[in-house]
Amino acid sequence: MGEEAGGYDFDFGGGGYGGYDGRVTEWETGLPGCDELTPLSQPLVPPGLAAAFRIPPEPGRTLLDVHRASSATVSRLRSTSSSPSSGNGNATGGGSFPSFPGKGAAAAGDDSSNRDNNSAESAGDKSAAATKRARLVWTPQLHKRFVEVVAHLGIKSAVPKTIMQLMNVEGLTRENVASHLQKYRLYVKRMQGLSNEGPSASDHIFASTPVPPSLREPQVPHAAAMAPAMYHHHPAPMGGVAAGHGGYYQQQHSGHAVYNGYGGHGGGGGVSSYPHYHHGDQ
DNA sequence: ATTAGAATAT
DNA sequence: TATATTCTAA
Repeated sequence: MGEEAGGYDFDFGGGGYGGYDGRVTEWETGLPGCDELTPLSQPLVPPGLAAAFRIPPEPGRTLLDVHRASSATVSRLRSTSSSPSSGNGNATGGGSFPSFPGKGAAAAGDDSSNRDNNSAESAGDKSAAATKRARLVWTPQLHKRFVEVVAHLGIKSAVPKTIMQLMNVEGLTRENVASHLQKYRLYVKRMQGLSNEGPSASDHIFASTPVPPSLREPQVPHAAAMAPAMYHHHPAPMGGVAAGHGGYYQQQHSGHAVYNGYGGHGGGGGVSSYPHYHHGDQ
């Protein structure tokens, strides 16, 4: 099923990058297409109907909420059924959540990551005693995910915490994202100056994923398009996808509907990616 | 109290 | 250079 439908589709399989890793097409036959699926962020009972039956309206769920919920589920699963010694099935498909030190070489297609985690730390250990984390390495896969999220958030709301949550990569911290974001913004700015193509060689990682059009400029609205604003205003509180980017409330017909990382992608489930870390010193 | 963002440190 | 950490202001 074509996930990369429009321009930027969240390819949140996380694993889909390489192409087909362990994808069993038989499992997919007869399943609805991605664009026929209703996003999780959308209430099952339409608001009108809900009102008619006095059903308390479901609180608006943003993509963010959905992701939070799924993370919660995953971590609950992890703590409940954690069978540490036996190693977690770190399947090729990537749908695995090896606990922390899961260094099991991540396999092919999925983006893999490893962290060096010095002291053995079980998943539930909250007494993190200032153990220094290994340096995160921004792989192209990780960066791609980052860019997708930033693009979908729009410049306004693309702030570290939100980005981090949406990326939903285990072990990724807000600081990691903040630092990367700082550099990325610089990169984007530097490149608009040189409107001509030409990611310089130094920009390894940033050049690995093209900067989405929505981020390329402050997206200054056309004066012409803006002028008649006094006539109608859009009552749409959050409905539509604003010009360049914007709402993550997805309209079914408008492009991407599948946001959750679960779908039947061969790749990893929503949470299956781990950042790469770099063995450090100290 | 939190956290975004710039500045600075490694 | 890439990422982390610190600092200041929202």
